[in-house]
Amino acid sequence: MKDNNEMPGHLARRFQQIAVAVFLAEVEAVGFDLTPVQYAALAAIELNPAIDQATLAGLIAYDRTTITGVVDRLVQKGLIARRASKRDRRARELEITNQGKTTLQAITPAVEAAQRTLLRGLNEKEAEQLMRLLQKAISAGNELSRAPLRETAAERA
Amino acid sequence: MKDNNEMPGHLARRFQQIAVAVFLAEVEAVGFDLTPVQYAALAAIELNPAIDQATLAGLIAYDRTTITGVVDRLVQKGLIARRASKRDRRARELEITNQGKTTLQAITPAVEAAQRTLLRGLNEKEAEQLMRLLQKAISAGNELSRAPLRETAAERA
DNA sequence: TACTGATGATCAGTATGCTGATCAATATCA
DNA sequence: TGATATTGATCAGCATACTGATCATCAGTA
Repeated sequence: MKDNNEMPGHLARRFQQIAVAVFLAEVEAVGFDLTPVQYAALAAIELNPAIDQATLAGLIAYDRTTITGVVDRLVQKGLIARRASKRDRRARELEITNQGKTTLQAITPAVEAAQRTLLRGLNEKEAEQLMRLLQKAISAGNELSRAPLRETAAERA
Repeated sequence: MKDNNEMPGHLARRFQQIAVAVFLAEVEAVGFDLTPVQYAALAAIELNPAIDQATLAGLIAYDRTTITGVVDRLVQKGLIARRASKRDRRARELEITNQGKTTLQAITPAVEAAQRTLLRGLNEKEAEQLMRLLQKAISAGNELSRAPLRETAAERA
């Protein structure tokens, strides 16, 4: 069997493992308690007012069943509000609260620091190259996971 | 806020998400039911007979509390055996079973196919480069997660 | 309009992965 | 030796992710 370091799947797992640890450490250091997943959802909701959960899931490539719990916790923390849609009674519209906006602003520097820390072993050029290659591989594999990235209705227009 | 595609943490999550989906699909296609995590543990146990759980965890960078459940499931599937160590009565020694060896051999082609599928968007040179950059970033961040990669006693000698 | 299929949300169940705790056993050092 | 610290394994609790199911609602069509 090959060395683990020759297995892209293993590297993917390790990189993600470190990414989460770094994110949580940086965010906790500025006094907040938000996971990477919760942060991504919160940021997406701010940029897309009244978004429904299914669209949100496609926007950040989450599984639709995972979104339910994530939204639950964001609501519970008072960072977003969930209300029934009038257009479609199946859907729930999500809206960021003032506290959510404040939180987002406050942790943005920590989030950016986390991204730098994650790539601290690479120089500028290497970091740029890694991002490009990851984007390319992810783009080619997008449809292989149950939670592919989807365009918003606005982007399709 | 930056586009998600400019956030290495987001890319890490997506890449890992696709890696797991591809692995499970390829392995299931040849009639087996084994997760990436279970596979890595099983392969490491075969290469390191009588390894204890803590060393195993360090070898493949798993959290020690996660290992307990993974080992449970491998034992339950009959792929490994767990017995008390005589040298250290706290430790459990792990050994692959014949069925475990057979399973490993049988799924190895599928595992290798999964690695290729994961990188199908990249050419040979790009794939090699991505692996190298990931290794470098991971190496620099190794100590930042709770479950860093550790040398085995044999490697330290 | 009635039927059929698709969609939004949720649920139960399972598997990682983590935090922090506990317990037994071992190692270390005053 | 005896006190202390460390280590191996496990546990409870929480948060992602997934599979597959259900339920309500909506959309398209015969």
